[in-house]
Amino acid sequence: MSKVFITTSIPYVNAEPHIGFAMELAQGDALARYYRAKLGEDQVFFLNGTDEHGSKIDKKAKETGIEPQKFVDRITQKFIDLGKALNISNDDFVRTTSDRHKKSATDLWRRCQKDIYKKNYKGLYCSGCEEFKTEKELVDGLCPVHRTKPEPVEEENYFFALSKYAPKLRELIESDELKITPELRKNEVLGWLREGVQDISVSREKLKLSWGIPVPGDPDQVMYVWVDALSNYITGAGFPDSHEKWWNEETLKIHVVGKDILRFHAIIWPGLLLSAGLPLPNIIYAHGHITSDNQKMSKSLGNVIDPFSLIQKYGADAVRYYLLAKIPWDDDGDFSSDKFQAVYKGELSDNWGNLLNRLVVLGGKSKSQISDLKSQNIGSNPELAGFRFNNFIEKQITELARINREINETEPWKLITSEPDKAKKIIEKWLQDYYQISQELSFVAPRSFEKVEKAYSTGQAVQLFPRVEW
RNA sequence: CGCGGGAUGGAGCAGUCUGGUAGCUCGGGUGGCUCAUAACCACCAGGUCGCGGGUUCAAAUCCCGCUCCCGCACCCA
Repeated sequence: MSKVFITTSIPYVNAEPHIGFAMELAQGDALARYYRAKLGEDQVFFLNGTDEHGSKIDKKAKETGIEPQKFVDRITQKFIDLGKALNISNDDFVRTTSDRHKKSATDLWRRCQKDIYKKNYKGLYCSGCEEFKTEKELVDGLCPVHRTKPEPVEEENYFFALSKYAPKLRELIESDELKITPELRKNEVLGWLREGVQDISVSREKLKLSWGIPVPGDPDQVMYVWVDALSNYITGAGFPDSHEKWWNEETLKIHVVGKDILRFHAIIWPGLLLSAGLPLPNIIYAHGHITSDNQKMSKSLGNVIDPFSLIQKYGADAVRYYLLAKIPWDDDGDFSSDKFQAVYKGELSDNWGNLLNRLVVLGGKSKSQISDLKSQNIGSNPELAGFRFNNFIEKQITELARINREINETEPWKLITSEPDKAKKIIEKWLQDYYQISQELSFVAPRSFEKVEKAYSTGQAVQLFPRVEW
């Protein structure tokens, strides 16, 4: 494997960032940091971005009386801020309203032209919302907002011949050439493919969707979300002028997405790429969702978790750690204040943090050269490479517990006076092991690892995870 | 309807493929240690493994039936 290209999905900026997207960022970032450590800094590219077009945003902006661009600028800034607050090491950030992206999406459209045709689109249109509604959105056949019956409206749109690629996609996914993980999701996608794939509408009349990228050669039509948003991944790679460096057959290309948007990433996106004659991603990893106190997060329930306040109180590392360690990698997981605090105290403060001080002090007393005990070997890591973040962290925690147990059994504080040479040797081994473990955990909690490094350099104890009052 | 996933001590999970005295983390209790962020270590309590049948010397694990929960196309990480 030569290079690795990792993306998170691009969140729609009609609402502020929440904890679920923070998890996706943390996952992508842990992968990026791991592969950088293993393959070298310049061998890895980690991409983030935002999805900024669409009638929903246009409408919301109008309601608040500001220009759509100003509106998306404001929310996008919050996503950028979240990345910074979480200490995310992304190499680039693609906004779908940027010029380079418009160019990229337009070019992708052109490359897919042979599979794009005009057809009547029938949909249920609510004139109050000024947008098409899906059957699912309706409540008793009425628009939930306006309590009116949406009109069946027909308009001419462009369609993409997705159905044509269904057999090929099935083949690629079955063989793992396009790997969908976890297995459960792969089966789900294969199930969808078996049920049959329809051609998809990829444009809207400009009158109904003005906030978007114009269809090349047809000023009356605007691209619908598929081509517009999904193409951000190749925009980030440099499409259409210089993407070959990253978007090629040799690079391991990984999309980290939520299970809710797996369908688009596993079927529509590869379909577009096949049509355009571009390489396909290698792996699509779909994570689950986070519930808050075992309930779906919703504004009306008031149980939405704000990542910013959490980070402010406990630090980015603790939040990243919880999201990667305690939300199952392949399923939904729960967040609650109690659980978070238990993990913060039990695993971070009492184990990883406290053990550092135990060892640094013992190292000092045994006259060990602590700064020389930094082991440096990042090997292959099947857990991380396989997105099993929980297992990966659990392994490290088990190792920390092992050292704690050995310390109790060995009683080095007695050995230091009775058998100083033996004590020094044992303590140095622990210090080496501890450094190794911390280095592995640095992918999850980079700032804490920096503190460990500092403690080793100076020989001074440091509070990795200070007690927090709650 | 159908398809897929799940149901294991108070909580969260592993074990099910390849049957053989039910395991881990947290929480609770008792004791130990004193190097450390009142941290660490040991031990103990606690489970009819969703329900009912069947196969077997032996079933959480295999087979049949049932109950309940969750997800399934353009809203959502």
